[in-house]
Amino acid sequence: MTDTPGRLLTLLSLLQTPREWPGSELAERLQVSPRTIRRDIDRLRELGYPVEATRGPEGGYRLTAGAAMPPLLLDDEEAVAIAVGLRTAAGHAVEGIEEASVRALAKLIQVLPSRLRHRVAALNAATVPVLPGDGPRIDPEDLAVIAAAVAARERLRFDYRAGDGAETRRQVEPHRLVSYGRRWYLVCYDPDRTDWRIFRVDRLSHPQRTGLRFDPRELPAGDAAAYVADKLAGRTTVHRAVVTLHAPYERLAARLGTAAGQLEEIDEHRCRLVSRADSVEWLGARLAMVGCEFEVHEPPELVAYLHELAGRVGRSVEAARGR
Amino acid sequence: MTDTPGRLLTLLSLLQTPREWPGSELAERLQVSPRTIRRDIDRLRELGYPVEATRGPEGGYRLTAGAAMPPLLLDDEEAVAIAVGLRTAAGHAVEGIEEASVRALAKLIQVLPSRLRHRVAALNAATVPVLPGDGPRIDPEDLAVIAAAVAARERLRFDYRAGDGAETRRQVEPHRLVSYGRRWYLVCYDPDRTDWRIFRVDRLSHPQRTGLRFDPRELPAGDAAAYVADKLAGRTTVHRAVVTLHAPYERLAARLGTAAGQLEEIDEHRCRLVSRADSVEWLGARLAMVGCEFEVHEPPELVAYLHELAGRVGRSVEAARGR
DNA sequence: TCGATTGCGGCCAGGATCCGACCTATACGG
DNA sequence: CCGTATAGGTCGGATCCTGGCCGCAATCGA
Repeated sequence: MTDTPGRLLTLLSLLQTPREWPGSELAERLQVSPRTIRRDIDRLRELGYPVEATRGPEGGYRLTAGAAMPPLLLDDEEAVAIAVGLRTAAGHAVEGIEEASVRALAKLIQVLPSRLRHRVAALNAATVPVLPGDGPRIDPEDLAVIAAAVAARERLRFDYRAGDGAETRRQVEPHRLVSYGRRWYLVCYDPDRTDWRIFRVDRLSHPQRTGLRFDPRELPAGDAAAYVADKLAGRTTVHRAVVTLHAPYERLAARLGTAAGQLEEIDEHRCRLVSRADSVEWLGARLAMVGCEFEVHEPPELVAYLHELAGRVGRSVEAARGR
Repeated sequence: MTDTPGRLLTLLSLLQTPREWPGSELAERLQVSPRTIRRDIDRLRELGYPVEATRGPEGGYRLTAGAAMPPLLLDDEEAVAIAVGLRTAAGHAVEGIEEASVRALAKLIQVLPSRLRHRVAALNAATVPVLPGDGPRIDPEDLAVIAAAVAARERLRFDYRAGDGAETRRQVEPHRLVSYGRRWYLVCYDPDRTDWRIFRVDRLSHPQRTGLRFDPRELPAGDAAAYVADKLAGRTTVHRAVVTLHAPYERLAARLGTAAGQLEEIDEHRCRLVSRADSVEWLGARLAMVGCEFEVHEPPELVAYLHELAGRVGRSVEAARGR
């Protein structure tokens, strides 16, 4: 069996392990002569993979960071870990990379062996929703299907539940998937209505690729993200919370991160936080988690929610405290 | 330039795109004849990558799910998304895959171009801690460094802050990284003390690979995870919460997931939940998030914490409610 | 300072392999 | 029914790959 390309792939995967491989060990492992290993290393370098070598005893080869990403060779467990990690990130765990997460997830799912797919699904079922009151959940798997259809330029079929509750079945030309204000939107051209439409992904179910290719038309507005922002301006309710937190600035900055909102120092014991989100539950949970005394100034909905939360939590311990 | 193995790698990356590639297009792109493309596809199939083909017009090749993971070819943004996703997962977002996440992260970081590394760091700084009171945070990057040292069989140097506050500088032979009870532990042999030691990763700072290789010795206890569990038995305080939740079983099951603990139905309006965690803050936050009325029976620490929480949240809205 | 170990690259010869060209079969859509 | 796509066979010639040999350079430890 003299399978050169296969050997190169194996070599690449071995070198990806964070350790050094002496040429002799690689030769034995791949059942070829050390000379061939040297030649293979040369080949990899010519292909642009930065293989570094240290000479002398205890020396060896390893793959280092270069200009471009080498192909990642993963074992089963690592692939599952990445899939699960992406599924959480594709929600709104980290702002700014939602779209890339979904693309990567689509790529991964396409080639993920089915036995691993089951493990991913099982692990995901066991995952705790991080925040309450987050509105209808979307399945990251659905997002991946949509992203794949966008990339493949295939028509997409799905059921849509409009704002007034009417259910319709649609078949559209998906153009782009946009994450905006903690929600996902699909920008697409609807051939039945002969016009561009924006669908909320959380109101869409059973997306299916049809296999029907289409020639992508040009979006009138140029950029899809701007298009969504423009169309939705004023239609989404955003809650703006203004809070005084009784804790030093450094502690809060470390605690909240930069995504929480604008944090300003009032004096050495207090800070003012302005935070925006689309649900008061989310705002409330964040505040309750900070762990210091605080005062809420706005909005009234948040005050009402926190009042209710305090009552609920207070009642939960009354019996145990013997009152 | 007739570089067969390189062409195969390129082909693999092209086929990973979620779209179909007609043989003629591939031939033109790779500067070979269509016949060679067919042969290459054959080769890939022999290597175990399931290339599927649809015949007829609009047909083409694409890579589907098979028995093994093919090498993943990622663009910059996708690589960053995966790194960020893994960093969160390597915390304790999902139980059961922490170790695999760290391994995958170590592998990724090793080959991640430096310009992307900066983006990952920047995004991570903006990440919001998901849960409060989680004790000292661990930098997933540190975990990756440790995992790399374990895989490379290199000695590891770090500063350690013992339970009594004493700071020491250590150099050890890292053996394995174990995740146990929502904490990370490093099992290693300490040559200075000539004995096996377990270090808590959250108390360890500035881990550095030394480049000094060592021959791994055999752990007396066989399995590292069992060793940690054995040594730590009784030393970690585990809080066991018993709670009655006033909501139907189905709603709670969907809300809590399976990892929350044992959930039993009392009647159609109430359930009993037994949940374990190492911090009452964590338990308390989870309960407050459920969004229904509940009663806490045990433990007293949790009752005290929730009482404090209710007071804090209640006080935060007093001014706003004009009382 | 010296020796051992490891990577680096050139050379050569034999043999396996790859490529392109040509052909036919088959499946799918219009 | 035709055009286009994949699928696969065969063949000859060019190419490339492998393994063995060599001397050289770098590095580490004794």
